[in-house]
Amino acid sequence: MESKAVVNAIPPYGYIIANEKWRGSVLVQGFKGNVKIIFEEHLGVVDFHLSDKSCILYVSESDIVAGNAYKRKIVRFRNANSSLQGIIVVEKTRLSEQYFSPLQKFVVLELGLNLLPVLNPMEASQLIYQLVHGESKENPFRRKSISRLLDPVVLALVQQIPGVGKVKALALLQRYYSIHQLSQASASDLEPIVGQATAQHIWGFFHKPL
DNA sequence: AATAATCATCG
DNA sequence: CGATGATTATT
Repeated sequence: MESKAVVNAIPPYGYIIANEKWRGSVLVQGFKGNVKIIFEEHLGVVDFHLSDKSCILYVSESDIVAGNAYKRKIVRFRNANSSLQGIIVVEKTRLSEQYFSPLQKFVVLELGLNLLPVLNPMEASQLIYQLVHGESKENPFRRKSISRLLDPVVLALVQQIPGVGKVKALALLQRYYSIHQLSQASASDLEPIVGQATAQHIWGFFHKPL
């Protein structure tokens, strides 16, 4: 909100509005190249705003390992930015690996946000930089660059559903561009794509209690 | 309903 | 990758 005036003053190429708390961090130092970085105090729970109208929440290794506090943060992040493309960047390391699946289910399935795993802040830096920089050059690439990065993750998750392997996962993603959309589909919607039995399995996966 | 083709899953 | 059991399509 307070950053609107700042945003409008920015040239038309890619920019990143970073939460003040990241100033001087390894992650921000990695934004080398043709990207404008602005530091903003009042970003709330958001860590980065990107010029393609997406915003990022960064979940570090220690955030995850510490416990479930990050869930509240993610929910606030989601509610505060429903009009923007919400992306959670999470450190998936040797230490945090075991917590990744629950987080993935929570973020992607329950909240409908995008999840990008990275190994460390440096990798996150490159990733975010590419999201912004790729978008600034030519618009048609923007969706692609995002979905290219997302596809492997989404695909892997869809294949966790019983009865869904490589072929059916791909077939599903032709019609449903995100897990969130897929989760909204009814069994009868799914049936022409994967058949009756698997359609039931998929619906059950999303709607049946744990 | 029976068979053939396709797919998921597991070692 | 190949075998096997399950699901889907074809007739």
